[in-house]
Amino acid sequence: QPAAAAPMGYQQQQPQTGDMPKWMQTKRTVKPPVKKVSKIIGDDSNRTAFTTHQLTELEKEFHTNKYVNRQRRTDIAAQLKLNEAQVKIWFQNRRMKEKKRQKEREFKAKTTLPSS
Amino acid sequence: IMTLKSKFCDARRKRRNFTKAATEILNDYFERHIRNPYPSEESKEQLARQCNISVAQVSNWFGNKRIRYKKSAQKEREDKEVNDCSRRNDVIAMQAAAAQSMMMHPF
DNA sequence: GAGCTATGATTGATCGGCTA
DNA sequence: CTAGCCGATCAATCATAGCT
Repeated sequence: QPAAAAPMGYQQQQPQTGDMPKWMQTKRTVKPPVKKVSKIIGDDSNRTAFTTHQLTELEKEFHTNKYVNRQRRTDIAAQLKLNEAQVKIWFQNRRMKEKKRQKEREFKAKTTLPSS
Repeated sequence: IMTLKSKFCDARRKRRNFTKAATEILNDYFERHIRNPYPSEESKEQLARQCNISVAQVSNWFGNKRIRYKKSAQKEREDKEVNDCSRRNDVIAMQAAAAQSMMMHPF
């Protein structure tokens, strides 16, 4: 384990063209560089595809509480067979999603109405 | 495969391509800021108004653009690498042929 | 109308900054 | 100091648009 540098998921270097803007650099690798031929056995694909059931339950929980406390998170994770981190992130993303919708409405109202 | 998804989740995915004018505005901004194609929230709102699309759509556009532009550039580089390799191999093959020729016909 | 590429949208997960 | 949150972004993928 490269304990120190590289924030995990970051491409170590990009020995390519010198005048390439930083943003062109590969920022994240869905599968940490090391170990390349491990597909044959364990499909440790990073991005987990939640099942409809899991999403439905999470959505139900979200409707009840926008935030999850330690205990409930552990409970939900167990019920849906997900990591607590995944549950935490899901709620985080879900909140951002809702906020985005709300913000969208505000902007639309601000741009559409003042047409007089 | 698409059994459980589009059913109800994404009925909103009725995409409509942006107008030519809108795309031109976005591409223009992107090109003019190729060194750092990350418009501020304010710039996004301005672009959104100019293109008559939502801020979220502007964000989506830039997100997709950056990734695809980068991917395209990478592919171009590796293709070039393959071509160079092929060229080198051709040269090697030619040299080999020449050597062979020399072996067969010393003069 | 199939086949293919272009493109807008969605989303699990990551990054960096901030704070309780 | 640390874990959770926010805001922005990434990267892969979905589903459709549009051209051949």
